[in-house]
Amino acid sequence: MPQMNSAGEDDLGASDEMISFKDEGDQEEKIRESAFTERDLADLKSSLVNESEVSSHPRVPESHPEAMRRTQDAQLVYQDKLTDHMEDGVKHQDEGMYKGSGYPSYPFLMLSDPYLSNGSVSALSSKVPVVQPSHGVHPLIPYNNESFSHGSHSTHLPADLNQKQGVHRPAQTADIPTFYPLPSGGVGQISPSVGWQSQPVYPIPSCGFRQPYSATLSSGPSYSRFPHPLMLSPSMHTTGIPHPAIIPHSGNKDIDCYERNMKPHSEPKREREPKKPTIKKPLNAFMLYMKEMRAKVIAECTLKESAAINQILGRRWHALSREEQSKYYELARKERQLHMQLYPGWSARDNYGKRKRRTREKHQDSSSGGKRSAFGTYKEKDDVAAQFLPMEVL
DNA sequence: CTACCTTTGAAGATT
DNA sequence: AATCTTCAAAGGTAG
Repeated sequence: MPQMNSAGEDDLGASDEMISFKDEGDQEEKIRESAFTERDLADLKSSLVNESEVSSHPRVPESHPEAMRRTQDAQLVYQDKLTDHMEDGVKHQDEGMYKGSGYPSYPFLMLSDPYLSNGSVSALSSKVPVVQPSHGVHPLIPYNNESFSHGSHSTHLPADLNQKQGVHRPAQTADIPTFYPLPSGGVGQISPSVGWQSQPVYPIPSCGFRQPYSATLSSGPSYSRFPHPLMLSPSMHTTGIPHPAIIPHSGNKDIDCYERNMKPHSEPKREREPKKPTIKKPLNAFMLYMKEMRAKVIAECTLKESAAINQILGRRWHALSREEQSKYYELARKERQLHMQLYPGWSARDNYGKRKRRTREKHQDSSSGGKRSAFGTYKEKDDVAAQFLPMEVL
């Protein structure tokens, strides 16, 4: 179990996180209290790209008090975790701040309360097409309608979420193989629950269940790109439901998804291309956050452009309290853990080059100055945005 | 049709 | 060891 050891610190985004908190600095606390939407909207409307705090306000070094505070707090949060990561990375997840909030390991048993709580979805109800949190909602994330984007507490969910099942239990070989096309060698290590747990995490883009964004998406059971294996037709899981991280590789990432499995009726002409599937990277904390919050932001801002949404999300991310962020870091840690278990031999490098990246050039251009700036061709826009920034953002 | 944009974080690659 | 690069999501946009 590589990297389990360092997961604790690592999860808190030690390096980058600390840096990123810098730009927010003192205002963070204030910002956190207030609603972002108005300002976000205003910002975005004045300029699509006015969030360039990063570019115009280079990230402050880690000496910043806020960063230090976060780090220290984070350490507190994970202090007991750190003690036993070697043994069991998630053993204590139902403790401390995670108590109750639990990460419903979506699996068999926990097809997530989120869904069940709604009353309309049963974990074993195969009539539900595909029950997965829409974008937005990561099954591992405490499914709280109020979310915790604005400082609201969300840490208390039905106690039933105790997720011992989500814990890695190396010994079980069980039936995983029947559910996931797992790489040889890794199968035997994965417990069914683990497999399920990770399942929803890897969304299935545009698989036909997508629904328009709406504010309700985040509260109701969102059906869309996250098919829960259990929800699929009985025949499917036995044929080896691909892990959501596995994307058939044929060029179009959106179309390819798992539609062959999920939408047998559609795309009749599409030939089955026996190309080896792509196992995608596990989502990091911020990605998980984005998935959960995107729909909400879109609903609030009536924006759909992801680039703009992501800017807002990026700012909100910084404004999150440490506890709130910690949840996502923890989720991300679990994701990585699960991913490792499911795909022992997988490496991020495997996907290198799958995107044709011209961005590389841009990064090289901009990398000379700041840490990260992908504006590239949008430089003009960025410059314009810079005019709004000083007062708007700060 | 497809890369890009935009965000943060993780991890691989490079220096 | 430090720095750089790539890729995760996502949906509008531009070429």
